[in-house]
Order: sequence, then C-alpha cells, then structure tokens
Amino acid sequence: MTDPTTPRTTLTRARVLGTAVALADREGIDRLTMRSLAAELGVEAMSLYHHVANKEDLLDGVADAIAGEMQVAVADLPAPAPSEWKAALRRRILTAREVMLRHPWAPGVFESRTGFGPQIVRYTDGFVGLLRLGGLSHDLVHHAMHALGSRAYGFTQELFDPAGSGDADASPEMLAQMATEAPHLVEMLAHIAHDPPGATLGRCDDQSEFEFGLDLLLDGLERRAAREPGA
Amino acid sequence: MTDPTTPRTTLTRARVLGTAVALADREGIDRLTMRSLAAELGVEAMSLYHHVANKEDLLDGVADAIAGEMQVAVADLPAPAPSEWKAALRRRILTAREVMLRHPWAPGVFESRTGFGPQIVRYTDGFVGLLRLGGLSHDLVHHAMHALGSRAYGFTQELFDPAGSGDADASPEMLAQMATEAPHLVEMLAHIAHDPPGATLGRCDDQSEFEFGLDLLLDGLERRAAREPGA
DNA sequence: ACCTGAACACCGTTCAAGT
DNA sequence: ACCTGAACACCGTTCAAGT
Repeated sequence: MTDPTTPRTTLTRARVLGTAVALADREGIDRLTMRSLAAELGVEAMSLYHHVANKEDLLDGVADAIAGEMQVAVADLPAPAPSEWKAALRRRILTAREVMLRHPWAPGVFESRTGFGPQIVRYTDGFVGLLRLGGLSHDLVHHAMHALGSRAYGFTQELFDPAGSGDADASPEMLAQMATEAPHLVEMLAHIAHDPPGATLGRCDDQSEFEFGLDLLLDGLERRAAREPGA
Repeated sequence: MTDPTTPRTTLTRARVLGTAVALADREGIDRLTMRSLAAELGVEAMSLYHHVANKEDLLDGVADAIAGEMQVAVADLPAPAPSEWKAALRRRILTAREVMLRHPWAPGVFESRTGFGPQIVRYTDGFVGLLRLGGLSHDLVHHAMHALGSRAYGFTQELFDPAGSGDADASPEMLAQMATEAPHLVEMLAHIAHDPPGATLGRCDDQSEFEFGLDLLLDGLERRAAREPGA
C-alpha cells in the first residue's frame, strides 16, 4: 500500500488529529477507527499510540481541533462595547455554529468528552470574558454557562425527530393510531413546516429553532443581569 | 450455568427490556452487551434476536421503558387550571428528572435514539397538552419543544466539567498556565461552589443549575405566550 | 416457533520484537 | 525513539442446524 518513493512525512500529533478530522468529514465518525486512521496515514495502527494515548485521547484531540477552528473564526469578530455584550455573544455563538455545520459529527464528539482541551479553554475564556464585560457576576456567568450548555458551542443535540415521525417514516396506520393515543402531538406535527434538510445539525435542529432557543436564554440572562445588585 | 430445576420463564420483549434496564443500573451501560444480557437471562445471545431486531432496537426499547417509568410517575400529578400551566410543566419536568436520576446512564441512551417509542409519545403528548392548556399556539409549542430539548425529559447533557478542571484533576502548574491563558475562566472557577456529587446526572449538572436554566426558558416562554395575538 | 453453537467480520489494545 | 506484526479479549451479527 505504502509507496516508498513518497517522501515519508513524520507522524506528529497535529497530523494525526488533522487527518482524523478529515476522515470523519469524509466517511463519518463511525468509520473513524484506529485502523482506518492509520491506513489513511500510511502507517500501522499501533504507530498512532506514540502520538495519542488511546482512542479517548484521540477524540479529545479531535474535539479540541474543532474548537481551534471556532477560535480562529471568532478571533476576527470586533471587540464590542460593554452595552453590546448580548449581541456580541449571539454573534459569537452563531459563528461557532458555522464551524459545527461544517462538521456534522462534531456535536456527538463534543457531548462525549470529559476533558478540557487548550483550544476549548481559549474559546470558553473569551466567552466568559464577554459575559463579564456585560457586568454579570461570576455566579451569574456560571449559571449562564450551564443554562446555555452546548448552545455556547453552537449546537443542540436533538433527541428525537418529531418531523421525521410525521414524514416518510410514519405509515398512515401508525399516524392513525398515534392520533388517538397522542392527539396533541399529532395536531402539532400537522402544523410544522421545517426548513429543507441539509443545512441542519441533526435532523430537526434548523437554524431558526436554534436561534429561538438561544434568544430565549440570552433575553432571560439579560433580565437577570439587570436585576443583580450593583449592576 | 442454567439451573434445570428453575421453571424456565418464557423470554418476552418486556422481560428482555426490563432485564436490560436492571443490568445497566447495576453494571453501567457499557457493560450492557448482547452477550451479557443473554447470560443474565440464562440464554444464548442469539435468542435475543427473536425479541429485538438488533442492538439499536434494544436501546430504543430501553429508552421507551424509562419513558414508561416517567409516564407512571407523572400520571399521579393533579390536572392544573389553565393559569397554572407553567407551574404544572415545571413540576412535570422535575418529576421526570427524578426518574432520570435513578438511571444515570439513561440520558446518554436518550441522546442517541432516533425513534419515537409509544411511551415517549405518551409522555410528550401530555407535555404538549399542558402547553396548549396554557394557550400557546401550535407554532409556539413547537418552538418550546426545541428550546427545551432534553430538559423536557428532565436532563441536560453536560459538555465538560468546569468544576472537575478546578478540582482534583488539575495540577497546580496546569492551573497556573491556565491562569495566564484563560484568566476569566480561572477567576470564575474560583468562585464556584457545587453541590456534593452523587445527586447529579453527569458531573456538574446539579439540581440548582438544572432549575436555573429551566426557569429561564419557562419564563421566556410565558413572556412569548403573553405576547401572542389572541392570547 | 423458538433456541443453539460455531463462525465471521470487525473493534481497541497488549506485547515482544525489530530498526 | 519510533514503528511493526502477531496476538488477545472483546464486540454485533450471520448462518445452518437443532428441537
């Protein structure tokens, strides 16, 4: 398989992670295995273990590489005035979301991480900085981070796909049975009109739904901030 | 292994799913394999395939079994007056959360599902019914479902653990390095005091954080509902 | 109809050995 | 120090065969 005339680039952690991201983009996250990644790099599986501790560490690195992309995208945004913290935060999150939309598998990897990589730390620090600029107390900033959760990184993990249930998957008799058992749900599904698929992360997580939930949270935070003593 | 004197209970889907839940509770979701589940039932792995299509179907069934527990817990709640929809919804969600807290692995399984099982449908229908009772339009109900996301089912999937970073895992030199690279984040971490672990889903998702985010969203929805034409 | 045992096509990872 | 090949201990799942 390996062409001996090709000048053999040395394996580095950065090259391993970069190739892993490219492979996940091209083949999907399920096809990213130690063996397939090694083959992509023209190397044996065990060689990877000199640059990543194990698969968990590989995925930690992959998540951090994505966070690095977000950090780059976000670095271009202008520094806001304190009064514009909310708009700036919104802008920042939607910019991060653009990066996520380029890597549809990335939300799943982010959700499964426990470690805080250096790029994730940098992105998050800028995030906290903006909230502090807006005058929010440390306590409120902390609450805000939990309340926003994955939305701070530009995605939400959808649970089920209500549109999918009303779509092609659901047979007529299934819908009829649902109508008696779940009248409210069926009635709501009949009222749903979704964006065309493709521009989405997950199945029903389209841009307008993401922004609706985000604005609900940001408006609430702004209100809480205004109510804080000393603000 | 199998004691021939024991009257052999027939294998049913319900018994397979119930045993799967018990096994996940006892050993963790990673230890729930087709082989281990079969052994627990005193049967060969392949016998399971007569009651579940494959492992995905098994996990769909497991998620729906948990939703069934939620449905039972929630059925006891009194029917509210229309004006009390928000308090009733809050109560319902926190009741669902109690079920989730009994099965710490369940959030991960819920997140990975795509199908809508019958018990999940029933729980969700009751949820939609409460929002409709409150006078919200179908459109707003739909937005609300997306905005709440997993919170409607009583959990949030935490991304990283900021407390863990400031806790035992972080070495002093790591914190010192972080202080220069992420001053806002480090300063915030210094102000955090968390509930004792054990009563949590995930690592930093304690009850008060869950309720803070939930109230932010419910308050926002109430405000949007009051602003709707014809409400 | 229901259950079995062996086998297949994968995983991540260890280990001892090469250069 | 870096990379290799074989092997280990698992997976989910197929298949043909039993009762």
